[in-house]
Amino acid sequence: MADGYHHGNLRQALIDAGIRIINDSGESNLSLRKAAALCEVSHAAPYAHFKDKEELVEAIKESVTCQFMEELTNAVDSGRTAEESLLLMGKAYVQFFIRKPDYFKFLFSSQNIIAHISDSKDSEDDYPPFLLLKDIYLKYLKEKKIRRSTKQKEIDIIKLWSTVHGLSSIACMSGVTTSIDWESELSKDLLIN
Amino acid sequence: MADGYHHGNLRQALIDAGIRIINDSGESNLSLRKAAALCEVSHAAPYAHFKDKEELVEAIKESVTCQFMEELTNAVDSGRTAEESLLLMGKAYVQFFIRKPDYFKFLFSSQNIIAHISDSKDSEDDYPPFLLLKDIYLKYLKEKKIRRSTKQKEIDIIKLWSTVHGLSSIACMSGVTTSIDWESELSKDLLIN
DNA sequence: ATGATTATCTTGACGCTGTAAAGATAAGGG
DNA sequence: CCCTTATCTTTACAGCGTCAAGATAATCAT
Repeated sequence: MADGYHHGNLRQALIDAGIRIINDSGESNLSLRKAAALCEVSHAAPYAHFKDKEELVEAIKESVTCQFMEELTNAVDSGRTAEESLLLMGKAYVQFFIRKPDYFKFLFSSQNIIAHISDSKDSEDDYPPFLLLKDIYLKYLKEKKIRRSTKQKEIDIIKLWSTVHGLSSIACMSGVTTSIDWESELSKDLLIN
Repeated sequence: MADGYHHGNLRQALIDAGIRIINDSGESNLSLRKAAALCEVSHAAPYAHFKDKEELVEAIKESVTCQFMEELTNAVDSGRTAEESLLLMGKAYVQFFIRKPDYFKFLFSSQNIIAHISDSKDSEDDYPPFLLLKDIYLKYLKEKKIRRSTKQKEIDIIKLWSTVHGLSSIACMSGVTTSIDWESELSKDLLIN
């Protein structure tokens, strides 16, 4: 297995090339052949590592989702209370996509948000950022000694996530513009009222 | 201009064909050539009406957005109070995309949500469903005699829209699943708490 | 070490795509 | 009735995803 077949590690190189292409010129310009060319490899070489273009795209999404999760967990970890962590995560969520608007369309415009990355225990719905939000929200409830029914908790979480995600959606899609400075406004009332 | 050039009304026929293709086999299967073929016309004929594939796609989005707006305004009009209209519009919004999940990805996965359909007065941000929501929410505030600062109103509207839109997002993207029956739950606390 | 097996990559080909250029046809205006 | 312009066809080209056949290099069994 080692390291240093013909290329070294073409699989990862293709993923990185794909990410570069998307950042440089958008997802519409991503092609197997261009990614292969960036790796200085023939146009059919990717088929040794991905059965499909979709499989490469999925791998890229997984990689981007990892970056995303890293920023989110960093935000959560830097909060001193659960409440603060919740707000910081919300900000980090929106900021990530404000900084990289292309990623929003790229990550959420196809079927599989799911990235079976998490070594999750059961058959939970397993989109990692969603799980993280769930986790920190439950801690928040505990911290504030708030009691809620299971169903009500689920609704609250959905509502939370919808707000943050919908906000990112607005921020990313030019066409719906507002004069609001999200970063400073988010904390006030948007998340927890 | 009349009616009955070579084809009759190829422009609209291409839009309809495009919609059919998307509903039958998803956006990824939409091509100028297939749309042309459905209209029994040569593969380059569309270029008399659209300079681009993108221009056709944009026209299709405009058409779908019209359907969408029709359902939304129907919902709004069937409410006897502004509060009821608000809830009905939220339901209609989510239901539209639950019924046609392909439309969600199609409408919101690219740059231009905007569909300069509305003969709007000024340089308002003009995504029609957003404007409709704004409108009905302001009526709701008036109805309930609630006073809010301009900025607070804007935040409230964004929050409202984010909730409804983010909810649709969850409902459409398989991968994040919940056991909640949205139709019955939406009214309880999700929108107005 | 050797020979077989497997993973990786190249080359060539196929049909589909978007799009441009050149020409045909038909509608409408002077 | 000619001229202009809108509409459509034909032909052509490069880029795409994918497949099949082969080459090459790593790995494994013996």
